[in-house]
Amino acid sequence: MPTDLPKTYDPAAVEAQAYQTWLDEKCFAADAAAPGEGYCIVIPPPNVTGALHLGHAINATLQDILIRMHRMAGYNTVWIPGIDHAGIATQAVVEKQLKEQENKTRHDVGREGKGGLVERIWAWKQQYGDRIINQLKRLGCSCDWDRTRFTLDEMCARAVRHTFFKLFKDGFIYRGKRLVNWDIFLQTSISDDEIYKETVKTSMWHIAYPIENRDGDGSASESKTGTGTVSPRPAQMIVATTRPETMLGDTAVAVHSQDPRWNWAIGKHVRLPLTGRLIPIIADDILVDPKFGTGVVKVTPAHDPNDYAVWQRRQPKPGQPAVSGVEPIDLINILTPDGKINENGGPYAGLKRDAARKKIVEDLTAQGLLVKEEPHEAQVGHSDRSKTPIEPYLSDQWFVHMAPLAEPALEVVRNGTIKFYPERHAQQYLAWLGEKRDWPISRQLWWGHRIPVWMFLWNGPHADLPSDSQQVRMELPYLTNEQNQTIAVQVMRPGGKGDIFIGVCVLPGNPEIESLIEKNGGRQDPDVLDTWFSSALWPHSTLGWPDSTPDLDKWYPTSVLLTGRDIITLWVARMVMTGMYNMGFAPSSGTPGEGGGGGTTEQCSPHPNPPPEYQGRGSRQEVGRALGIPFYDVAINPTILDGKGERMSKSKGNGVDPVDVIDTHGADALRFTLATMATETQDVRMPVKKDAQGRNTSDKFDLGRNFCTKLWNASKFAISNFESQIPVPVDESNWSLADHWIISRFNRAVAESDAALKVYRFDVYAKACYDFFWRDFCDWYVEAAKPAMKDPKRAGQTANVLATVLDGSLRLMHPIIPFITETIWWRLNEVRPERELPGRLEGSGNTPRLIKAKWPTVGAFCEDAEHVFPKLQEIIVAIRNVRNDYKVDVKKPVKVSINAPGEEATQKVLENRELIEILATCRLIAVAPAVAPPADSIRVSAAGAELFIEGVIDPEAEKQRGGKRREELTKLIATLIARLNNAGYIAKAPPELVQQTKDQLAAAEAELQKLDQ
RNA sequence: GGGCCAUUAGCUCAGUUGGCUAGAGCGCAGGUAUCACACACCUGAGGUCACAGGUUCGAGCCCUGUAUGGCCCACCA
Repeated sequence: MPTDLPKTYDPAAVEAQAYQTWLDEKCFAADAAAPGEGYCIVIPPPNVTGALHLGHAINATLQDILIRMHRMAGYNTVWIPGIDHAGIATQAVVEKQLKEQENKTRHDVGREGKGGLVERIWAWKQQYGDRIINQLKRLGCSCDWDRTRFTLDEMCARAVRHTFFKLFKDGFIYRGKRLVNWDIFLQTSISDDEIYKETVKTSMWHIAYPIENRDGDGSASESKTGTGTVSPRPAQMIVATTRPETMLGDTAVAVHSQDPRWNWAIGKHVRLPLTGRLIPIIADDILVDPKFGTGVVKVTPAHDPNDYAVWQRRQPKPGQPAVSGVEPIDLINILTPDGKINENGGPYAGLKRDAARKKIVEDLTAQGLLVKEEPHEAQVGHSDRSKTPIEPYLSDQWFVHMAPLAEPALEVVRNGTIKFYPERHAQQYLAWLGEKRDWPISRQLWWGHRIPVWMFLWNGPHADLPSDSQQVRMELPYLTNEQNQTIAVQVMRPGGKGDIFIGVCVLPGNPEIESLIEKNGGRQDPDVLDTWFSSALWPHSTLGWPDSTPDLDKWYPTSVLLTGRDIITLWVARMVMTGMYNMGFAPSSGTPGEGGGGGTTEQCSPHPNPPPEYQGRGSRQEVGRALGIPFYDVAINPTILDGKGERMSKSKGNGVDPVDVIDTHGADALRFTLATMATETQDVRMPVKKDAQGRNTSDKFDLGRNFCTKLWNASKFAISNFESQIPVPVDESNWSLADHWIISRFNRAVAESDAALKVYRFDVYAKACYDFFWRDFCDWYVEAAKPAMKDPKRAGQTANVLATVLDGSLRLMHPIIPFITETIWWRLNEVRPERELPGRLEGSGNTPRLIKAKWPTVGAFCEDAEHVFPKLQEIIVAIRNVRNDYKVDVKKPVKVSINAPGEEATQKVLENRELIEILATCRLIAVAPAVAPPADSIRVSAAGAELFIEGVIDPEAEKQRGGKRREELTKLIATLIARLNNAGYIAKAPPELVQQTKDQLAAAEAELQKLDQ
């Protein structure tokens, strides 16, 4: 393999070669048995819906930085990649494609089998899954690809079924009728998080509901106001609605109990127009705001979340008689799953909801019951998947009971066992989880983990209903005792009324039991699980759970989770819950579900006996391990927005494919730039432009590209110096000031990077690399080294320092720009294998691959060099400054005399005379503690010294220059005097600060005085 | 309505427990084909730190309020 560096940096060539080498040599492969403390990250699995964009790229880049850094630092490191099957999202795109390309629905092609929808989605998965993996590879991700998981693969499926079984057996899963968000296009329920609001122009219809028996035997005979005047009782109640068709499902009208206009009517009835049903007038002080509108609200429990809550409030508590005044109300579903009015809608049955609305408004108008219609803008929830309006819909769904699972997950964040970076994001986690709302986990989809429960309709009399699981088992006499150990059973009464089912959950790996059950009339639930159910298990399922594997033992809990803030609740919180549930925490007092218990005693968890209290003694690691948390740290990466501040998305067309950026700028440039943007501020603005080839990219990445080019050129230069050079033993006593300085600066950069990475400040790390390498190393050290390398007496030591600092820089920067550093490393190894400065810059050496080299340690600082060198920089800049101001020809040296403050300073200047002369293009004529100003010279101050520069006379420029400086000094002196005149400052500020101010004042006054001479 | 965040140079952003004349990149102005690099080098201009109060010897930073923008949650029938 040729290692010499071509003149121009070509990212594409460099990247392809380096990545192939890492793959060929299995540099990413991890082994749990290898030595070193475990360090593990599981990737947030991208949705297989489509291709990755820059949001994924920043997330992956930051993970790779951590992975590579820890791998170099000697940890036994693994990064587990994978992809999410993304249930509803993926099914939706494939169904859409099916519709567009073949004009078919999923019902036309069927679920399973050849040409079925599931097969088609797998084909999609193959295509996009591969594309995603390739994108990650182009980014340079050092994932252990042999461990790539898919949330729907066998390994994940097994974990899903075990978890479901465990939850089912523990009574944490139940089936119930719930009002869900129904997507009538996809015919599935979707979660709240998959809904977006859209403003829709519609109307507010005011409808009259005639009151029955208005003056009849109600409890209140008259409606009285505070003044005792009698209001006439109206004959009808006016309700306002944006959805008149739902009145077909009204089962009450509600008023406020303290509303004098209406409280007399409580207990009476209204005659529902069109259908003629009699429905009660009820009091509900939660639903009704008496100050709003007419004070009357129609109640449609089956089609409105608030109304459903009313229905729930009026349900009798089990075992308790109904309370007077809060009698239960009816629940009438008026919709079919595809959004048409059902048989409960009488004459409107069969109409689509919009048609029904139109017809109902017409009929109401005809009957004179439509009081008014006014324009209205409503926020209507739409399905993020099908982009159609969602319908609140009553259906049978599976739920996870959250309270017992959420509590421990809250506690580990409260007590700091799990830490968020930045910390404030923990609040969102705590707030959401604190609500402990039950988690609806069933989806009426075909793409996903099928719910592993087989259902039997209970045909016997209710009185004979088995009261415990033992008796339920009697209903399955065909199962042996042994087989009985692999099932769990529940009696289910969804909605409290109607049919009763017996549900049997079977542990995975028992197909013979499944078929036995099916032969005996059991039917597997057709629904699949919410996609987050499988992602929730990601950290332990990918490591082999439910088996007790070496991987789990080595790498669980994982070290850190890096993700975007939008899924803190959906994903992070659920991983913590299921992780603790499966890996450590045993809920002691969960609320058992109906018919819970029984089943198997199989132990899923390799940590069977966690301490009962979370505030365990011991290290965070010990506690975390015992509790089974999935990770210790959660680092939130910023969201990437486009130039207008809008979120990137495919549908908006403002998304950027990282591969496009890699093609225009290079992967290292992309990574470096993204890292600099990973600040603690929430969002990153990324102006997007389209280049000539139609690629979406951004000038922002010039930053990273320029840096890489700089690194390439500087390395090429340094290495070219070693090609014909014979190394000499390191001899620190012959180092120059610049040598000491650059090594010390390097060590500072390492220390800064370590500290930054520990708290996930990738921007600080990137900046430390940038400032050190470009500003210190290239701008100053390399320039200082040039003359030294030409001097045979000094070349040897200079080469030692130059080579070793380059070596250290490559190691320091490898995690952020891996391709280019690796490539340069190979050449450096070849040309200059010996690189080590004992005590100053260690751990160097010619490890064949940089990816496996040692992460730099912080060597000794040189305070003296770090103090003196900047003063020389100041002097050089001051001279350059004058040269520029006076427009001196760039090649023409100027004569400079330096009046240095004291013998030591004089000495330092003389020692570094060459540095000053070359970098400032000048000749030092005289350097002493009291140099007389040469005639016709310009006087400037720098680093406490006075410089006299000859041969640049330009009276006009000089006048301007002096005037400007005088102004600055006068202003500064005024500030300093004011500060020193402040008695409080003298009394209370630290003495060294006061002294500093005095020194500063003296210096400024002295300079001003000389300027005036 | 509740909560979180932001507001610093023309633009995009840093600024750590309050303490030197508030920084970077891009852009801008002037200069430079110098043998690593014009994707570069040298120099410079540019800021009332959103606004109003307060605490303090001292505030970009802490407190209170206001304005503007963004996000999350709950949402009026």
